Amino acid sequence: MALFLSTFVNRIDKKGRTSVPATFRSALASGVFQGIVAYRSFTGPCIEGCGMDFMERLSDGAQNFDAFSPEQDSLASLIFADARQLAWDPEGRISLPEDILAHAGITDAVAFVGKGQTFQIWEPEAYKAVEADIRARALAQRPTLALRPKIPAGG
Amino acid sequence: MALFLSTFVNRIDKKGRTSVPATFRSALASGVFQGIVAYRSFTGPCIEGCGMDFMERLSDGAQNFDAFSPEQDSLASLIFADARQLAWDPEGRISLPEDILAHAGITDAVAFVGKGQTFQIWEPEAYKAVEADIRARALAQRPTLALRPKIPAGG
DNA sequence: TCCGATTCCATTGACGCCCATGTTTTCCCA
DNA sequence: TGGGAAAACATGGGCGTCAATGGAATCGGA
Repeated sequence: MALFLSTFVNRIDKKGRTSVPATFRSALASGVFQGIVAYRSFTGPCIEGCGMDFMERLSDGAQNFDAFSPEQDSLASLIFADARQLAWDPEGRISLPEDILAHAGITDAVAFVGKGQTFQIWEPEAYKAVEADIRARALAQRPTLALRPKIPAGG
Repeated sequence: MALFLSTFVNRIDKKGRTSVPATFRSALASGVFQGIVAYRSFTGPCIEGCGMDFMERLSDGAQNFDAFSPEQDSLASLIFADARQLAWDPEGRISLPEDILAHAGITDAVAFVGKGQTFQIWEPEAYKAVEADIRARALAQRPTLALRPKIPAGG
């Protein structure tokens, strides 16, 4: 499966449209639904984004998601209730709904943040702050952390 | 899996391009994505580099609660968010983004430093300094190292 | 008919592709 | 073993394509 990597900052035009990064689009190209699925994050002022296939796996319960511990399984139902299918136009743009924008504090620009199997949508400045925080913490914990995560099933 | 070995110093041209060492390219040739994945190191002024397969395994590992502590999990997220897919052109060159270069203090030349399963990208002079430092430290610890049991496959 | 949503078209700048060149390494043969 | 040919690699520059973006045009529902 294709991964969502890197962070892209795109603008929102007067009509509320923003381009989904081309690499994200190609990562989602395999699905039938040409667009993204978005729902408000439970953990912060941001939007969770993924492909339809990810939602299907969430429905199956076949996968463990790093965002949820097993006992928080009921959160999945909240996700389904809050999730929207946002199809992109021929130019690869989507229109983010009003309440979505409000939840993330987004006004005129958005940051698409790759998370591997999923991605997040942030207000660019807000993400910059969170990122700096995590980075600082990583630096502080350097002695106790393995710098590079161990590879499971090393080949 | 092929390993990244040795250190190569290449130049950066006016368009910001630099050749990925041929041996590194052949080590990455097996993947579908013809290029490297790069992200800023948490611990020093250098760039971490790897192949897409490495990121996929990181993604698999990030989904296992057992494999990763919360700290490591947020680190993995940071890696995904900061990672860039840098495909090389027909001549085997990549263009390193501006902030990547700034993080490592790279201006007109880069050092590709093999690290086994991954590699690093340094400003050549900066790497020379840290290498000398590490080497000096190893020399200082020689008496201690000599007491360690002999390694069968040693030279 | 009016308003919103979607589609189409145009612009611009970055990026990828192509061709060319010099240098180094490898290979072949005397 | 030494020299020359040939391939591989690093490097430089021109050019076309595509992605992001803005705005006009069109479609559909109220």
